[in-house]
Amino acid sequence: MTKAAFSSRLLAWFDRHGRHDLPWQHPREAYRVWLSEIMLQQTQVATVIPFFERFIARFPTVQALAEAPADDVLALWAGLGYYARARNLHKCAQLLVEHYEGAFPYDIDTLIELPGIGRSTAAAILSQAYGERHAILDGNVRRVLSRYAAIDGWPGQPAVQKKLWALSESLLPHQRLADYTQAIMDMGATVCTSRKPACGICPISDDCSAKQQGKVLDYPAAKPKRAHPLKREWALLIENARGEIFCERRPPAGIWGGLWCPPMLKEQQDWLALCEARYGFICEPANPLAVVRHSFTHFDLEILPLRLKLIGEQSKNIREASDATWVKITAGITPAVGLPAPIRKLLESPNLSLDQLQCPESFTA
DNA sequence: CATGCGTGGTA
DNA sequence: TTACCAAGCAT
Repeated sequence: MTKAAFSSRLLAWFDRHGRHDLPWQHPREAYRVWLSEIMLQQTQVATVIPFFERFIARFPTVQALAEAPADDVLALWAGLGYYARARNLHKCAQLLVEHYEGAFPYDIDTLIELPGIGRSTAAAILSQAYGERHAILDGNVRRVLSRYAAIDGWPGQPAVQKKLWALSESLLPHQRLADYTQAIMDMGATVCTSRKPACGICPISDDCSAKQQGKVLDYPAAKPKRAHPLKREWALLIENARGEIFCERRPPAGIWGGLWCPPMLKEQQDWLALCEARYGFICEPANPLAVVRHSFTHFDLEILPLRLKLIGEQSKNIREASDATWVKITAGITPAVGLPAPIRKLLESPNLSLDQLQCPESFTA
């Protein structure tokens, strides 16, 4: 198959079977494309859509986003994960307003300089928003091309990555770049899927090397396995008379950077004494909640929730600094500050039945 | 350049 | 239940 045939078959397939109703396609303008591309990094379309809709409604323009408080941005991002994306997005919006009058530079090397925008995202923005001729290499394209050309080796390896980029560049058409970029991603996402590829309806299966060898599922090569450590932390859920939970802002780097969280402690200790020493809170233990297990990409976290109630009316004297606040969860309502997904679930749990379970072990220190 | 960084779905 | 997978980038 010629290179021209590759793209024309993909485009013909896209016209009939591609996705044409994604929220960022109407209108397909740079701000919306950029926002969608950042949200879609390591994240699937179905997950992104509701976040995208809420985000666009709250921040309709680059200017609106640039002017927003960082906490508002993170609050709307909460639950989507990889929070550095939100911090970079916000920073990027401010740089665009400051240096580019709120528009996106056309030059790909300039675009890549901006925070959160790498080679693939820059190419996606330029091709989708402006029809510029740039190749992308996301997970879908990686899968399609590694099968198409039977490229061995894990795509995380630089040498493999290099081959895939070269192939992606070489297959670019000269027309309909926005549609082509969407087409190859759609084909990867809906036909050339990871576990159940539908080769029978694939527009390029005739010339797919992996298919010819009967080894479609062998490509792309799997990532080398690594150990998956288990960490355990105690979450201090300090509740005041209004049923609110004490939360602090997490440091910008590391897991859940910039989000808000109840105090998390790695060691078992005298929680009541700690509360008084660190925060000036006089507490008593309340019924504990069930242990929560949360799985990250590179480790598992076991959260041991420890409920403490403030005694009497201390709310007036309570520290209310810029890095500490009280959070009340109301079902279905986005909290004002960003909470990590498992913490939000924890605070949403119908938690107050006293006979729920026994976990006195947590209090024995 | 190898590693850190989330979460929800699926088998 | 566990394991794996899914629209990358920053450092």
